[in-house]
Amino acid sequence: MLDVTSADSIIKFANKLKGLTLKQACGNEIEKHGYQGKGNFGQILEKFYFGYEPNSESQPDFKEAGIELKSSPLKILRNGEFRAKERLVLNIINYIEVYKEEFENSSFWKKNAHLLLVFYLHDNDLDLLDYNIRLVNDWQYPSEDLRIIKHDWETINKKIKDGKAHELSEGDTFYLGACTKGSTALKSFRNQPFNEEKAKQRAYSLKQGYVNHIIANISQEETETYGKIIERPEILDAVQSIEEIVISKFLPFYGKSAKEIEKYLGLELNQKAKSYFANLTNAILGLKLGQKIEEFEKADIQVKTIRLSENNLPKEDISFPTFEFQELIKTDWEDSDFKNILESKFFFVFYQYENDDLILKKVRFWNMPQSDISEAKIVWDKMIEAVSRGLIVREVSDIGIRKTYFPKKTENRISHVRPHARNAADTFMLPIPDKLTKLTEYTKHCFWFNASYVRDEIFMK
DNA sequence: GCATGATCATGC
DNA sequence: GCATGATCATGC
Repeated sequence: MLDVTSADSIIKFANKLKGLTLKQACGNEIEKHGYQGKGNFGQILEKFYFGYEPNSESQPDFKEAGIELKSSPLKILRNGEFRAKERLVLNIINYIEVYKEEFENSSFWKKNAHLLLVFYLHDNDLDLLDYNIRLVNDWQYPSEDLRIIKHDWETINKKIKDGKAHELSEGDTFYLGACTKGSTALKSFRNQPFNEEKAKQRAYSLKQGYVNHIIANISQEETETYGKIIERPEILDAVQSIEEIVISKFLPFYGKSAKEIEKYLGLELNQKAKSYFANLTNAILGLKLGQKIEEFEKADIQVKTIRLSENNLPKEDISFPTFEFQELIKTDWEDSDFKNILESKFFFVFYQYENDDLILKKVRFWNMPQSDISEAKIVWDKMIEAVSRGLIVREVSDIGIRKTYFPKKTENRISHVRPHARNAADTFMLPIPDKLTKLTEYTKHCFWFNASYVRDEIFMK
């Protein structure tokens, strides 16, 4: 039987969920309690399987055992591996109170030090009562992760103390993020202690990449494909943050050409490979060829290698993954892929042409200021507007090249929309046909960062 | 020389 | 076969 005061008992009881759906695990219970199709997966699990009322207390769900129950959706890759469908959202950040806390006695740590995780396979076509529960495990943070999480928590707290709660962004931190919670509506704005300006409600969350790491750990997948930057986590305690450690590894190579760096590191990389610069970056960080950077993967960091012309302008604009027109217009800004990208942490590696050599100029961790995110949202808004009105093609030239209504580079300081496809025939369906051409599908496009924005706001600053 | 449309190359 | 990161080509 379930003993709610014992961690072992709770975990054992939870483990029986594996392979079942909510309906199978507690079908009669759900009917008995008059389930109305309301509530989310987690609430139903708490109420009908574990038999307690969901609360929003500062205590963990099972307070005697110190365990916080969390459920979260999985997606499945083509190769059958599981990945997190989204970040794991934890408790709401109470701006008015947290600035008084120390990490060790914080509301975050009191509630989330020991998690019990229930991962279910999400499926758009199914009712949530029919989602299959695939992974169940408890989770406590390894000490090297905890050092980074504590540092993240302090980064968030510092921003609140500085009266900048309204400028918080997920990209500020590595594993523990401050993600928006609730709608953008006025009611989800909160007071902050050191500034009159209201701030969006946010919650602590574990980044999607970090949740992937938990999943890989639970399902005991091999970790050889990952290499750590930080071999001795205890140095994080002292003076250096992970950012400082990473940058210190690059500093000796500033002003050196890619070829010189390669030589110094005793490497013979294939210079024609598209992954040449990515390989060089990883080698500078001390990784073996083909390894992924564990800390960067956990932190969802987007690594971008930029080649600058001699006038400091990147040779190319920066592309992002293509979007599907149909998905684009049915996704809210808050849940959109583009907002997710804009709130990420980036790691830029700048090389610059000097004659025919590419010289390492500098590296930079960066994330977009909130004011710029608002400015880039205008591009997203215009795109939604165009696609949902069927305003795609503006003009077709004699030789068949089309001009579109999509947001151009000249219209916005930060971002624009351009094709990103195999060729013009590589398309996605349109939600409604194009007014001019009657086309029902159109060349794949994506959002791009303007090269001039990268120069002015990321390289030069 | 830049803006915009179009496409390539690699790896999974 | 396709996503992703990167690059090419044309016209103004």
